[in-house]
Amino acid sequence: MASLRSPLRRKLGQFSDLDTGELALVEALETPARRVPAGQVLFGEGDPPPACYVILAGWAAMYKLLGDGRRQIITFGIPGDFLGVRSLLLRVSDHATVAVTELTLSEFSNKRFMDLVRDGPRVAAAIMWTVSREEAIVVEHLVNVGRRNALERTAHFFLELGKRLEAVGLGERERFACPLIQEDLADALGLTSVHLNRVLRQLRERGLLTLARREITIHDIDALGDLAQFSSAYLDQHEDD
Amino acid sequence: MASLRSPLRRKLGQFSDLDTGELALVEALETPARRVPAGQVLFGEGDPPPACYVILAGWAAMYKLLGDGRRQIITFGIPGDFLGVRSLLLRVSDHATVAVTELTLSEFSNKRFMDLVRDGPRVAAAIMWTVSREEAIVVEHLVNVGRRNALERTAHFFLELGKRLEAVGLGERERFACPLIQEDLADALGLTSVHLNRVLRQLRERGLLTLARREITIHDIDALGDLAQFSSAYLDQHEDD
DNA sequence: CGCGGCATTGAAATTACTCAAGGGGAGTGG
DNA sequence: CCACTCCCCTTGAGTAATTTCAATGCCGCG
Repeated sequence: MASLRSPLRRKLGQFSDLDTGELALVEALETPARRVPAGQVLFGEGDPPPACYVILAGWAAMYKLLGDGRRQIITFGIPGDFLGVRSLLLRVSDHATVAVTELTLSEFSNKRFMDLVRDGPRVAAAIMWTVSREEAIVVEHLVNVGRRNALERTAHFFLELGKRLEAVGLGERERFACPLIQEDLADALGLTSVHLNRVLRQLRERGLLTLARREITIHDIDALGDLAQFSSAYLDQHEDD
Repeated sequence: MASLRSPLRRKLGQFSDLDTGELALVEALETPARRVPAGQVLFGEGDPPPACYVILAGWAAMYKLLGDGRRQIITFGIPGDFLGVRSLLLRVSDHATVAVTELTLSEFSNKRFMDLVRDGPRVAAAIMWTVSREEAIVVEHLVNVGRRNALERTAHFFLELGKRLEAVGLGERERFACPLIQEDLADALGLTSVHLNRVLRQLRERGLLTLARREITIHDIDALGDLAQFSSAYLDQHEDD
């Protein structure tokens, strides 16, 4: 396996082994184009989608608001993830996106993608795969919110996050930095932040997981996986042909 | 606007006005290829996705199961909807699909789509748009389950369903056939069927909506819309260039 | 007529939310 | 270096929403 320093290259490499030339094509996609300060709304719901981006560094949150201010976070974007692909064909974006931390983005234009299909079809396929995987994450998130209770749901969330972060080289499954505040977590998990706080305490008291100083430590990953009925099938997709 | 009898042609026509030649291309996609009896599982979670389909007639449910039998329905497929597109690039399907009623499907192969891109690019674009819209429906569903209470959630669900069915000529927004049993509804809305039953009663007693003999009647669509904070923006996407 | 699948209802238990009041820590300005 | 603030986190007590368990009703169909 060739050098896979960047999150995106790591992630695509998980799908198929890319050769040096192909990795160079990916690297070309990672020209930084835009910096977004923490807290800034990249685009709002109903805005015309400005462009697609790849996250080079930082975390984003995709969300929708109800009229009375309730917020549901659809998914978080971490390095290596794409933003705005779902909205590409829509006239207006169906969701808003905000920078959770400072973001470094690279613009991923339509043309750039078409060139990629021509010059490196295997790379293009890997990218389409990773976008499909991001959709599968949203689907599992819906299952999580609809059918797991607060404890299971929170456990599942962090197990997924750990796997995703590990896959892009930003930590280990059992220990990783997490810049999200409890309100972000609550809005993602469909809970109030007060209740989320109590759930975190319970996870800690059971010796399963600790969130402290913006860092997650999973003490007993097997027990946590059992509790959450976590199966990483939707995250593990390898090209094995 | 040319004749738009079939659900799919109606729906695509909502995105852009297709000419006679283009409509013929769509019609060619609608060659019935497969019938699936009610209750049959088309493909399970983890199965290799067999193919993509368009629903010509009948209703489908896409769902995921937890190990202990809990089920979350991701979305329902109605005539004009596509099945299995999300799974196309994945090695294994991330969800299962079952026929709620008898289904008539048309297979929508990769090759068929590529031919379409060549022969009728506007039709292909319209199809890609409608697939994006189906994703936007899943996203709104997540918001619904995560941030609306049982009453609002149920109201929202039926308002969306009415709009979707009307768009494909299968009823009116305020009155349409709905073959789903209460357990299906509950599994979609993240509720128990017992509680869903009570919610339906409350909607009925408030004079908002009645479900009887597999038919939905909305008595006060404005009040229901207010209750649910329903905004159809994510369903109304027109090409106006 | 009886069976099976679905719908309905009651009562009790549990889960999650609301409201309200501190507590801690990191930065800022005196 | 010490207040002071602003966020964010934590906890308690009471309330509301939802689930669970259990029983019964309804209706179409063989």
